[in-house]
Amino acid sequence: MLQINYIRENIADVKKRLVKKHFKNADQSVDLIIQLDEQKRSIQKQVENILAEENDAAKRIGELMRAKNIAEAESIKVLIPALKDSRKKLEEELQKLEEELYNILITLPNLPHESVPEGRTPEENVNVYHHGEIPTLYDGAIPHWDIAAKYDIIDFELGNKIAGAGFPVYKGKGARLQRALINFFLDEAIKSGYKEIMPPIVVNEASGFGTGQLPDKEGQMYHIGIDDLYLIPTAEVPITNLYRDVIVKEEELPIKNAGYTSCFRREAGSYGAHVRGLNRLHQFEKVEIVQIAHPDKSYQILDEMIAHVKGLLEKLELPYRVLRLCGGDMSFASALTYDFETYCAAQQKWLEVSSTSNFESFQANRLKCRFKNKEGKNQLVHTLNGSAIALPRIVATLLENNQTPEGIKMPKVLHPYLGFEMID
RNA sequence: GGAGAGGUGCCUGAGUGGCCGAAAGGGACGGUUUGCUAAACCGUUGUAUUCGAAAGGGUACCGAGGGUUCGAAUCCCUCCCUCUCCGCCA
Repeated sequence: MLQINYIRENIADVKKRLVKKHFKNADQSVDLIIQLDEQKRSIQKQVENILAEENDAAKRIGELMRAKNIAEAESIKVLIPALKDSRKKLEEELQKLEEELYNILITLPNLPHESVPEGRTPEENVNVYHHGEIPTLYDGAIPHWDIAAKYDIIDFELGNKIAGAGFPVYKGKGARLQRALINFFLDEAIKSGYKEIMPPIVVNEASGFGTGQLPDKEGQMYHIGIDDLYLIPTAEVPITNLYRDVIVKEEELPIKNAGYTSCFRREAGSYGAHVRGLNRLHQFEKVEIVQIAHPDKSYQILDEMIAHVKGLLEKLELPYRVLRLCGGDMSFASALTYDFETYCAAQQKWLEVSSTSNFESFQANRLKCRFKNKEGKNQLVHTLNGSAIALPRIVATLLENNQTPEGIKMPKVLHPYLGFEMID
């Protein structure tokens, strides 16, 4: 959520940046916010003045009662109903204004960083880095869903039977590969200074709100109605919410946490070839890195997180590229996002395996996560997170790119984790 | 699932109608003392919002929301949450 103070003082800038993010009606929304905010503050002032009078009267009555001066106390008492009456009316109006203001305010997305490219669609994302060669496969190379069946390592049919589409069953070396990747990613995160967190994989509504999934993406999360809990779509939600309503010490920043969790996404509206095999699932495994940062340092930290993810992909020997997302393709809460895509050689497609973002103070404002700055004032922190990394598309790429007539070769770095070198 | 207890500031914990934004202790921070450490002593120590150049002032907040009252942390109602015991279970 954007801070009203910032909007008030930077009207033109806010409008311009909302337009860059392709937010509809940026002009009207901001104008309305400013107008509602002015009305609200004016009425609030009136209400508070009346309250001050009432408080003062009550105090005097108390003093008079103690002095047994009943008559004078009573004479003040009769003045109060009129004050109360006019206050009640103003308060109703105030409440309406506050609600209206809030309802518009939470629909505003975060403002894009100045380095965010103009653009509306994924095609307009800017390729900022690439690494590795696109492999040439032998004749008879097949997509990963066929490989999965051939070696009996991932069973989509069985998943259908016991849960539904998008919930695959990993078997044998397929399951061991999952475990190996999780451990590898966690160990690498720890080496980079992250503290490992194992959070709950369900969260309450307040947490969903804190990181921006609610109310915006209500339909994208699985909801457990009987207990009113949500299955997490990413570990970002519980791990960032650890700091909800917390005032951290400035010298503790940056706070670096990482965690592995299963992630659950309803993916309502997805269908067709995009969802074939591991390309898009309802449940998948992911290691997430999360940082709580000083506002002055957050972009430097974003770069550090980018470097961490690059390192992972390079150790896995995967060809990848890094995209800076354009204004129209960024998520609601993000100020700057880099997507990582690996090249999946049999499908001949780039697949997103990580998304790493700086949310600046957008989430922090919802979370009320602050630190006491040098002037002794509480100031919102910046929050950042990145996938490091989500497993399914990494597995898809490994299977497709490393296939040989003899079997699937595993990258060296995973050998100690796997206990084998080849899926055959 | 059954029964009970409770939600107060960074923590413990007092507070049953006005003098309570809130005792006391602890912690933290600053100072005095000290060769250093410790101890002792003194002081400071909530958030939000608004007015103000500042000093300072107003308003709200004792789980949430309503109500009674001139006045509510305190009384009443509703909801939420936590804890303990019993049962069941990993």
